Parts: sequence; C-alpha cells; structure tokens
Amino acid sequence: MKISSLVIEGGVFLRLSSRGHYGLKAMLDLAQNFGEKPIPLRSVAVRQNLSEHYLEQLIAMLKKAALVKSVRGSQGGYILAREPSQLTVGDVFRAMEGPVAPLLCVSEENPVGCDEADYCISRSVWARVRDGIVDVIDSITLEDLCREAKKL
Amino acid sequence: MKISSLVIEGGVFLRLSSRGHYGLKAMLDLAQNFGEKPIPLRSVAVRQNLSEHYLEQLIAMLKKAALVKSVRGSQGGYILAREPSQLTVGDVFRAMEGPVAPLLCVSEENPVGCDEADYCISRSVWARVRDGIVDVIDSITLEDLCREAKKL
DNA sequence: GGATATCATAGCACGCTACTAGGGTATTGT
DNA sequence: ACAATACCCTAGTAGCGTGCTATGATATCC
Repeated sequence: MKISSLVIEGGVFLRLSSRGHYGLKAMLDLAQNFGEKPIPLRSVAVRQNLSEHYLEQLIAMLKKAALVKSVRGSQGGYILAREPSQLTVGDVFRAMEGPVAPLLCVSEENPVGCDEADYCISRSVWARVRDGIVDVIDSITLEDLCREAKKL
Repeated sequence: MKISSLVIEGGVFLRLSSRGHYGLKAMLDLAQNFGEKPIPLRSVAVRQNLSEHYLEQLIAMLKKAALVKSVRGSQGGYILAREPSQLTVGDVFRAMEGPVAPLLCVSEENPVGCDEADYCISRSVWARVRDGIVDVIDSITLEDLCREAKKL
C-alpha cells in the first residue's frame, strides 16, 4: 500500500524566515531616512547590522515587487517607491515570503486545489488563521512603525 | 567583516507542516468517534488516508502532550484524554509544531533574548501576529469542529 | 577614468521535513 | 498456549529550502 503519492504539502508555507525579518528592517530604515536622496545599501547594512551583500539580494526582491526604486552609480541607492504611509507590513511580507498561506489549499493567492476540499474540516481552521494574520499585517504601515520608533 | 555570527534565527518557527495538518485530522477523527471504546490507529489511517506507520509517530507526540490515552493489545487503540469540548486546536498545534513563535524572540514560551530587543521595532509587529494566531487557535475546540462537520 | 553603487548568477553547508525500514513489546481472544 | 492485534522505539535517508558567500559585470557621478 503506497501512500507516498498522497503528500499534500511539499514544504513549509507560513513562516517568518530571516528574509522577512531583514526585509522589514531594511524597509523601516529606508522609511526613517525617507526624503529626496537615495540611500546607499551600505549605510542600511551598517545601521541594521546586516551583511551588505546578502541585503543586496533581499532588496532585489523588494524592487521586483515595486516597493523600492533604485538609482545606480555613485551617490546612488534606494528609495521607497511610495510614501511610508502607503506601504504596509503586508506588502513587505508578501514580497519576501510569498502569499500568506498556512496551507497551500488556503493560500490567499492561487489556492491549490485539493480533492478533499469539500469535506476537509481543518481547512476552515487554517483559513481563519490566515485571515487573522492578514488583518494584522495589512493594517500596519511603515509610517505607523516610524512613529512607534520615535517614542523609544 | 564577518557578520555570520549575527544570525538571529536558525530555522523556521511559525509554520504549518504536514505534522500539524495530519495531527489535527487524527484528533478530529478521534473526536468524531469519541466514546467508551479505544479506536485502532489503522482505522484512523484508512479514514483519513494517511500512512499508518507515520501516524504512529505523530500520535506519539500527541500522547506525550497528554492529549490522547492509549490502550494496548487486541481491541486496543487510542482515546482522547479529555472531552472534545475541552481540547482546542491550539493544544494540537503546540503538540505538533511547538510554541507559536513567528520569531524566536517573540515566542509565547521561553522567548529567546535578543540584544536588539530594546529598540527593535519590527518585534512588536510579529508579536501582534502571534497574538492574532493564538486568539484563533485557542478559541476553536474539537467539539466546534465536529459540529461543523455534521453540517456538511 | 576611477570611485561608488547597483545588478546578476552560481554554488554550498546545514538543518528540517516527511517519510520508510525493521524490529520489539504488551495484551487480548480463542 | 499462541497467534493476532496493536502499540512502541530507533535509525536512516532523499529532497528541499534557508542563509548565506563568492565572483564578476554594468551603470553613473564627480
């Protein structure tokens, strides 16, 4: 009796890896230094105590998601694509970690079909968990966090 | 400049692996067949379409967490340690996946110290995410899910 | 034209997941 | 007694994702 073909998930889908953590730190740094001039990655890396080279790769994901713009050359760097008040933690999370999906079949984006969907009870549980997470991350803007930071 | 020593997280901490999914399915099966007699694992495996041998390992975790009791020998099997109304999804989740902790430093249990804790702004974000998840999983009992299942 | 900065690709050690394999032990029904 | 049933225990392993490092190319300003 081979059941190995029944595997539903091939990995891990709701998680916070260092990507999400570092990505938010970087975005927050850009938000705190938001202005006219682009901010070189090096200074972000130093302030946030991160590997500059690794950060390069991470910010590439943020650029791909159109959350930041880049300026090449000397005196170049990165700037937020929108104002801090128009960027949420959810935007950053999804850019770094993909869609919120405790389970593939309850992904907020392109949920994977499952032949048990009709009678799978636990599905509704993880869907509610997903909604709980989404509510939180979509309601917090970078501006909110900057304001919090100033209080410290 | 070696920054590799700064790694904050060594893995992945908030996730739903197949363990959590399968574990909840098994517990739900036990709840639906809750009564006097123990339920053999084989029948759970067949009904839920899971590998029996793998299920053995998973249910060992549930037993360790005192969520189920076992009866050995012929006609033996497993029974819920408490009534379905006294068992929550959170109980099952924690037995299978460990404490809810999007980040080690905001684990609901033994949070790991972090030297940036005082001024780390993103911390509060993940703490709120954690609370959102906890609220959901601790408020749903197995009895609730059985009732939902009957409606289908 | 060189210093500064972004961009692109490749590769790798490690740890975890999702199992499978193969046995052992306890209890029951006949 | 004894076989059948069911729980119990330890190893091992393929595959995958993470968290980097390494190397170099390309663009732009002064």
